[in-house]
Amino acid sequence: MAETGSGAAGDLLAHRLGYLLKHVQAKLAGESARALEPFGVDGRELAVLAVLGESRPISQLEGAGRLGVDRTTMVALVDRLERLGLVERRRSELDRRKNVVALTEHGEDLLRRAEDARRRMEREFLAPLGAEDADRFVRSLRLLLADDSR
Amino acid sequence: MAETGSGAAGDLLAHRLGYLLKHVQAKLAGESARALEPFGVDGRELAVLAVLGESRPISQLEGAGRLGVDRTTMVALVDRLERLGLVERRRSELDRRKNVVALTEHGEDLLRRAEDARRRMEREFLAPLGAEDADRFVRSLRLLLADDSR
DNA sequence: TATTGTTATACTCTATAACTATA
DNA sequence: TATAGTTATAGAGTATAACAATA
Repeated sequence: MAETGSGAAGDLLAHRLGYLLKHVQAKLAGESARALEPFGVDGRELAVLAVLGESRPISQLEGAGRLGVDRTTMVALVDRLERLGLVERRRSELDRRKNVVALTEHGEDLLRRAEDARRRMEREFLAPLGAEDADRFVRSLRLLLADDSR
Repeated sequence: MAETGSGAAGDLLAHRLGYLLKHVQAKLAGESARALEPFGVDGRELAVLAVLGESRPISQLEGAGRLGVDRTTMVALVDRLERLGLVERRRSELDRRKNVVALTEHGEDLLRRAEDARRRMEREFLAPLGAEDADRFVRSLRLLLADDSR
C-alpha cells in the first residue's frame, strides 16, 4: 500500500475503526521499512527470526503456528532467510520429516541489532501519545487480540 | 488473511507493534464482515458509500482522494457499487471528463442501515477495553495518523 | 493413514502504463 | 498539453491442492 493518507478525509473516515487501524498499520509499516532497511529484512522477516531464535530450535511447522501463518507461507519465509544466510535448515534426527531451523551466527547478530532498531522505531512512532498513553495503547491492542469471547 | 491468531505466540509477538496492529486489524475485518454480511457490502465499500453520500455529489477522482486510494482502484469500487444498484455515474455537465457519482435511493437506505450495524459492531469490538479506554484508544489511533512530524 | 515440507497454482488487492475523451 | 476515467497488466501476499518422504 503506497497510498499514504493523501486525502485529508475530512473527518468522516477518522471515526471508522477499520480505516484508522488500516492506515495506522500502513504508516507503521512505512516507518518499519525505513528503520530496518540497513538490515535487509522487513518487519515480518524479523519477527520470524525472533520466533526461530527464541530458546530451543523449532520446526518450520511449529514456527508457522506461532507466527500464525500457513506452512506454505513459512516455506517461502525460511527460503528467503536462508538465502540471506540468516538461518539454516537441518533435518531433525528424531523425526526426519521435520526441518529444524536454527539461526546462524550472522542471524543471531542481525537479530540483536535489528531488534534494537525496531524497538527504537516503535518508541518514536508512539511518541506523539506520550509515555502513559503509549503504554495504554499497546495494552489495549493486546486486550483486543486476546479477548476470545465469541 | 484467514490465519486468525491460531498460534498462542507466547508473548514474544505480543510486544511487537506491527504484529499487534496487523492482527487486531484482521480480527476487526472478520467481525466487520460478519456484521455487514446481510447488506452485501464490505467495510471498504461502505466507507466509499459514506464518502460519496456525504453532502454534495463528488467526482470519482475526488472520492479517491478522500479515501486515499488510487483512481484505478476507485473505478473498480464504483463499478461494484453500481452493479449493486447503490450508486449511479452521471457525466458532469460542467466538465464532461468527470463522473459525478451519486447514491441511489437504495444506496442511501443501505448506507443508513449498514452504518448503524457498523457502529454497533465497533462498539462491541471495543467493549473489552471499557468505555473510557475505548475512547482513548480511538483518539490515540487518530493522533498517530495525524502526526506528520517527519 | 497421517504428518511435514514442498511445489504449482489461483486468487485478492492494488499500483503502473497506456489509451480515450475531453479540456 | 494536461486531466478524468478506463483497461490491461503486473506485482505482492497468501491460500488450496497435490505430491514426496517419513512416520
